[in-house]
Amino acid sequence: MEAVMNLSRREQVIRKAAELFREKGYAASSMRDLAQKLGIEAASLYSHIKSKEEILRNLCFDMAAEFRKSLDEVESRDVSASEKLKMGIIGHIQVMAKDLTASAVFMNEHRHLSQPYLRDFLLLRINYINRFKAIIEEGIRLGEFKENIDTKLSVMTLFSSLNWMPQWYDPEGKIDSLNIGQQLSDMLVNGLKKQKP
Amino acid sequence: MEAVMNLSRREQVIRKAAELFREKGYAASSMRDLAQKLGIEAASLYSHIKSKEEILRNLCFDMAAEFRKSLDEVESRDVSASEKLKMGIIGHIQVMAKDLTASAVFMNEHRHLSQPYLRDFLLLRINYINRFKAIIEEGIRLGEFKENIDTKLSVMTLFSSLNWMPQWYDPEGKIDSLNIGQQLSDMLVNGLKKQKP
DNA sequence: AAATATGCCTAACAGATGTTAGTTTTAACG
DNA sequence: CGTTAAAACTAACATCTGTTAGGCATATTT
Repeated sequence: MEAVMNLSRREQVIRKAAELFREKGYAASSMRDLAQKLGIEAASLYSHIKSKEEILRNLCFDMAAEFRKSLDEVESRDVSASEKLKMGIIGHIQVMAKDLTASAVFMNEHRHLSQPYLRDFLLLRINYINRFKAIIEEGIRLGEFKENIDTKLSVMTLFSSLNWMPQWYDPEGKIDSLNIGQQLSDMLVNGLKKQKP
Repeated sequence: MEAVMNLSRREQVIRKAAELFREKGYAASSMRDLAQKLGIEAASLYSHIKSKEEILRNLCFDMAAEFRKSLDEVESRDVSASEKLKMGIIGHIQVMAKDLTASAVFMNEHRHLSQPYLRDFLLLRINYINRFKAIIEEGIRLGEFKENIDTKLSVMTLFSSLNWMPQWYDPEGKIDSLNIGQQLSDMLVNGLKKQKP
């Protein structure tokens, strides 16, 4: 029974850490801050985690895996480029909405990873972005999108919009995450899409 | 002559600090790091600045003033909403492009300001955002933009796109900042704009 | 030449940082 | 009840943190 219970408490620690990292940033969050949030002493944290950075690694790479999984599923579908893009966007937002706190950490704090983890993380990230870029390029090739758009700019704009959502989105508000995904993709896709003659 | 020379060396310090804050983040940047970048001792920095946070304040509020100035000029023009939005976007990007380093710090590190500066900063920011929101709402009222768009979502998407530019934009690359502004506003505005019947 | 101001130095401070070692309490199971 | 494992504790470490105090050298101004 050790592993199960261990995980449970360990994950409690990691979740609280995510909240803290989100609020104050990784570097400005001390292990004593985290311990206090959990009502224990700083040294006690090390029964559950190996180091401060291990927590960050967990948060970043777990989120990365979720994003990848979501896009895997979208890519397997046999639909138009704009449909794929829309599904990719909605999937991305759904993954974020499932854990806004971890998403914010994933986005803002990953740079505090040390090597070689940082390198690995950035490779995963560029790969993910490139898969979105490929969808846009496919859309251009098939005449679905305007042919004079800068794909790098487009995909970066897309990711900027997506990644800042955790900063302003209020899950208690009147607009739900699926709705956001739909509106956002509509806004972007219709900006990219060729006007029907 | 004191003030002029003082400013010159002082600004040298602030600029190097901006580079450091951008690379490592404010909290992870030590005064000894900064001193080393300048080839002096940490204590020597205090001949030029009062505190670490004073540097951050300078960077954040100077950028805020630049953004405000740019939008002031746009608002005074008597043009359509989409034209105003376009000019606002281009202006914002031009201000960022003038100092990408300070822009990145402005965006990512402002949260490390202490009170009451943080409060002041956030007020400036929300005010700036609301002025953009007002332009979009004007566009809706005058029938220029779709009437069923969520203005909060739109304006947040806009700012996300704008604010992440310093993260990926390469000033040495083939696409210049004015071009980015034009393409970006085209992409967004044509996504917002009502299709002509 | 004297006076002044600028920029940098060394030395030191008080407190915070991540982490370790070893021990004790708490709870579950046979 | 005794055993075992989990989770917490106290004490301490070495290092790093922002910052102050006071002094010295260089260059500019009077």
